[in-house]
Parts: sequence; structure tokens; C-alpha cells
Amino acid sequence: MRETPSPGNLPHILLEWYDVHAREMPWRTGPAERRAGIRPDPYRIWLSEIMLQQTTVATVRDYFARFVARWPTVAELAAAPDADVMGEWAGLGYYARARNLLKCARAVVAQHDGVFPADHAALLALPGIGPYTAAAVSSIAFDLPQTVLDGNVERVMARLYDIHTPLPGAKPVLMEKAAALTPRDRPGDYAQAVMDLGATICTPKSPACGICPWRDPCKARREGTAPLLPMKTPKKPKPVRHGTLYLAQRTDGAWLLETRPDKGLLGGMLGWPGSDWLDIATERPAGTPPVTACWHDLAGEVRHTFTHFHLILSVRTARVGPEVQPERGDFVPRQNFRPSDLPTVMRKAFDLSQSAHVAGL
DNA sequence: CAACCGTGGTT
DNA sequence: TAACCAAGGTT
Repeated sequence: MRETPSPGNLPHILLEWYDVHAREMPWRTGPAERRAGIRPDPYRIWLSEIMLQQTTVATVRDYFARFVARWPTVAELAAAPDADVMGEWAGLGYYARARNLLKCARAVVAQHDGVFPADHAALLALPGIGPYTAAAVSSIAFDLPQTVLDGNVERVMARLYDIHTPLPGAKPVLMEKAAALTPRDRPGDYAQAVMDLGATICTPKSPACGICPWRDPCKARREGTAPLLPMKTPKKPKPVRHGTLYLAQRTDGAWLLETRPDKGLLGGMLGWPGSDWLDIATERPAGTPPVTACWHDLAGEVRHTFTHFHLILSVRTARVGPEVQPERGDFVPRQNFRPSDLPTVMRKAFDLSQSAHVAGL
């Protein structure tokens, strides 16, 4: 008769559940394969974990397939031109991940002879690898007993122990609970099992407590508080910003684009030149056109929401002759321009211009 | 340490 | 429709 569950055989119970219910993923070595002696490729585990940061498995699948097809090893990725990697990452978001992905690949080649380190501290020292990813690679790829603490594990621990302290303040306590459960046996499978549990059973809303392998020891289920946990500190409202983009096409079909600075929003990505994006709605920021031309306002607007603000953009288009010298950006020949290389907000602007063009405007 | 940093799916 | 959410990291 105890109020809160003790570690006991909880990990074992979860591993038995995982043996039956493990989700299929292209980068994953399932429990049966592991038992057969098959080990995961650390490069693939690392790549998938970077992509999975704040991103769903369903979204990552196609990007992962394209990356490993194009760059099968860390050495090949390290040798890739920056623009190729940023273009392949376009649409996935959080573009600092792509810049750090390249930095990390090159560091693994330069500092570790092209072989990923297994040690948590060594992984943590690499660009783009934080506490979670270091633990994930160390445990999943190398089967070392490291504790992963992601959003899933936070939720599962908050419920299992009925912890009402709001995030992110509760992180140290949740880490303590998660670490106490991490087993020496099969730590790699266990790490994936807790996250699978959070993703499929112990979900944020309407958790399927009735079929949960930890339903008996779960304190929040006993208390009826599971759907309310974990508590979170309220988020700030998002302001609305406004701006203007300039889409210029040369008569030979080339498009005027610029590579954005490495720092800040959409850093390192291709985009249309434009104004600053400001919090004023009365007079839309127009900035300065990147090239002298007869600019036309497109009907409609681009709406997009980033992590911390909403954005409404006006779009202006122009056709320019072959002799013009732009003040900003460079002309990208038609055959080198792929809309899929653009981050989503820039692709929306392109789509708007094309639909207007087709409509004969 | 709080702010910054994308996007698409779900409710 | 708006808020919430996802295998977080960096500054």
C-alpha cells in the first residue's frame, strides 16, 4: 500500500509492452532486430533526433528519407554545400537546426574521425545537440543508460507521480523521477518505449488510461488528474506584424532572391527581398524595392504564423530587363530555382504570385 | 533565464 | 477559428 509508485519492475512492464507495440520508424532498430544483434546507425539516429526536435514523426519521415538518400553517411553530409542542405531542409522549420546539423557533421569528421561519440558529455559538446538529444543518441544508438527527458517523458512522469508543479519549473523534479526509472538493461529500447507511450497512450488530451501498461501504478489516474497534467505556465499572446515582399522576375525567367543572414528568423534560408516586419497596422511597411522597376501590388496577402508572432505581408511583383543591377539579392536562373527550396512563408508569396499570374492579373 | 526560433496537424 | 501541441537548442 503506497501513495506513489516505486521503480520496482515498472521499466520491465514497459519493455514488455514495447516488445509488442513498438512503432515502426525508418531510422529505428526494433526490439526484435536488437535482440538479433542488429545495432542502429548512429548517423541515422542523430539525424532523426535533430529532425524530431519539436516536429512530428509523420512530418519527419519524408525529410529523413530524402536526406539519407542524398547523404548516406555523416562524411558525405559534412562535404555538402551549405545551400544544398538548407534547400533540402526548407519547409521543416527551426532552420538553426539545419545550420547546426552541418556544423555538427563537420565537427564529427574533423574532431572524431567521422565516428559519432557514444558518451553523453562528448555529444553535448557538439552543435545542435542539447541534453535531450545527447541522451537520446547515447541511449538509442549505443544502448548506454542515459535518461531522455522530452515532452512525452515530462507528461508521463507528471502523471505517474501526480506532480502539479507547472512546467518548465518542474523539469528538475521530472528528470529525477525519470532517471530513477531508467534501467541498466535495454536502456535504448526503454528510452523509445517511454516516448512511444507518451505519443500513443499517455497523450496530452484524452489519454487512453484503460489500456496503459502503467495504469495500476499511475497516481494521476487514481486521482483523476491525468488529463490536466502536466501543468504549464501560460504563454504570452502573439503580436501581429506587417511587411512587404518584392518578387522580381527577369525576362529570361530568373528570379531575384537573397540568402538571409545566418542569425535570426529564417537564418541562412533563401527568401524574397522585402521590408522589415513591424508591429504597426496603420501604414504597412513597404521598405525599399530591391531594384528599380514598375512594381505592381498583388491582390490578396500572405498570412503566416511563426513561433512568437503572426505575420501579414503585401506582395509586389515586377518584370525587369536583362540589364538591371539589383541593390539587394541575386538573380537565380529559372532552371536553378525550385520553390521547394524556400521556407514556407516565402513559398506562400510565390504561390500567390503564380495564382495571380494564372488568373491573368 | 526568458526570449527567440517554423510548421502542420488536432481539437 | 484560435489555441494547443510535437523525440528542444541557443543565447
